[in-house]
Amino acid sequence: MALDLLGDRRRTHHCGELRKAHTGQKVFLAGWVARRRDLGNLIFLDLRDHTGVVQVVVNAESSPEAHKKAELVRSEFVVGVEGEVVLRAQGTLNPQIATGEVEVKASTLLLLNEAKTPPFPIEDETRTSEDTRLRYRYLDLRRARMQRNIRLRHQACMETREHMGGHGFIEIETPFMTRSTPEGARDYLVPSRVRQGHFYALPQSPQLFKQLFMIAGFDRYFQIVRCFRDEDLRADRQPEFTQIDVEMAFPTREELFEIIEGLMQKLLSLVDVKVELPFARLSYDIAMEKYGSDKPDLRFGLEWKRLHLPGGKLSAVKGFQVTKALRVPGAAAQISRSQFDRYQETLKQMGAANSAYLIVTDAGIQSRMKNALGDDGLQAIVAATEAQAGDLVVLLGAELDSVENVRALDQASGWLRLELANKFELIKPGLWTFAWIVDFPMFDYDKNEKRYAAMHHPFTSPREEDLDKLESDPSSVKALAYDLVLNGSEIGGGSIRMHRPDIQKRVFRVLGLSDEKARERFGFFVDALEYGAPPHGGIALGVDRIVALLAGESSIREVIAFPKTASATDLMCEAPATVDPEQLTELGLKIVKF
RNA sequence: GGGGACGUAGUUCAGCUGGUUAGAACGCAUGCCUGUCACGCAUGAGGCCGCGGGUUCGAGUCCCGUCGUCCCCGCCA
Repeated sequence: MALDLLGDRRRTHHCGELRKAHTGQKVFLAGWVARRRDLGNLIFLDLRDHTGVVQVVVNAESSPEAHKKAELVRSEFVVGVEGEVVLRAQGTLNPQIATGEVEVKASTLLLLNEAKTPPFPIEDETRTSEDTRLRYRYLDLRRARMQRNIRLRHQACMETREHMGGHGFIEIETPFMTRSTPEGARDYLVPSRVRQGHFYALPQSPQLFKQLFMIAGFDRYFQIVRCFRDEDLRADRQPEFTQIDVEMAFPTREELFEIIEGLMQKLLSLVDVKVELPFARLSYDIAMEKYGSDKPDLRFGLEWKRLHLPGGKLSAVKGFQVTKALRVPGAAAQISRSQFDRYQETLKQMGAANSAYLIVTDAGIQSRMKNALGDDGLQAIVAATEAQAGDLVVLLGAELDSVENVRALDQASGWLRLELANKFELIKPGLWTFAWIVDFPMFDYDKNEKRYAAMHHPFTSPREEDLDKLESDPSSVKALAYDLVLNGSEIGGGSIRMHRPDIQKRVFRVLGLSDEKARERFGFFVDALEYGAPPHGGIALGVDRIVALLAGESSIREVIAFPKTASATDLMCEAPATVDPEQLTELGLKIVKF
């Protein structure tokens, strides 16, 4: 097929911007053919670019050459159109598209490129499976919805740079080729050619570098930066993801919160949402108890309550030594035995020792617990949860009042809370509910490795008042760490750091990092702390998650141009892939097959 | 690492209790058509039923394995 050259023609307009006011203007448009409607001597082309679609008319009588070419055109051909914007005749308007009052009467048609039939239609509403979309991501990205998502992401980044810059933060790049650190996620490794047997690691976050900026006197730093973690994926987790990384010297937690709240307010305004400041604050302990989650969705009620029945009545029942109760208003008629049995299965897997429910009716209380607890026992539960007729009350229990059991119980309760909220459609659209979760525990006991691990990361400062319990009772030490939660999604987390080397060393010791090991891994950093580290702290915000929420997408893959699948592969370029043996030899590597 | 769902035409799907030539819609190709906009009408092409093995006279359908996609748990400081 003979193709035309663009030459020195410039686009005068974008397709989606033409309106009645442009009538009579000579224009030159270029884009992709979304559709061709061939009526014989009259051919309509829907011409599309990222701004939208406009109808082009090609008439065999008035422009025979253009018409000849239009007969050859197919979907997704790239064409240029020279013509005049004309008002559509009465009765031929198309109110469904923004440009529907006008059309472009083509005088010249340029065939700039042909295109194979795409594997799926380039339409906003796609029913195409995700793997097909990912294999042809460049076509998927041509769809209006993906254009909108990726452009929204760009706006969010622009807004962030403006906001942070306005508060005196400067963007500084940090290395991608760095060293592996103990603790935390599995590292992606990069073998060194010039030092065989040695490896770089891709950063899980620029944590240490940003702290070094504070020591270096760069007061306020931020960076929109890629991070890498070699862990299993989820709808909201990719092996490489983007953070707004922030650190400031001489911080108060409140000052940092204000800066970030202001940023979130601006980001939400990109989708015309107004948010009220300041955000709610909630301690970790209360979040776990009431919502069973450290990222509670506060768009709806449903709060769990610890339940103690007089006389230890409940704790006499197997699996209810510790009990939480949840009242679901008006749900009595909507729960079924079989439905609850299904919940029970998962709850058991998550570590809840027992679960039950009761429904309150005008005629009385119904529950399989009636025999075990008696009427007065059930009454006591109803009284404690303030349940009314028509309400459902769910009970969840653990066997022993141990930290581990209660945590499993909390986790199960959090899962069930979300299940019930979904089932009873308690989450009203249009709500944007933020919360800061504060006072996280400093350490988490890892029962497999029989040691404490940093819950946030090993550079987080303990609360000053807990310092003397660091060695004697690590579990009770709270950290100056915080998470930012939006609609049940963790969208950020950070902490005030340790700036004193003596405390940092003590924390390393609690984590089971010997002085030698700590020196080996973090020597440069511990050294740096000794040269006048200012008090400092910061936060990292998840760009992918935030933009996904703004875009109303349930997977972050929808806001990442080239995401990976759940097994961390790229279906388009087929990474990861094998490499030439010579490449391995250069690196001093040998593949051991299992 | 564990659990669940799915895999049939280019795409989205149907295909019953195993039984003759595997269907539909959209898309695609060819022809006709001057006011369509999901154009219409006519004709037509298009299938390794993910892959491998097994059971059976016979497998898209049953069994085992494997690969891939998605979701959840573990994991993700």
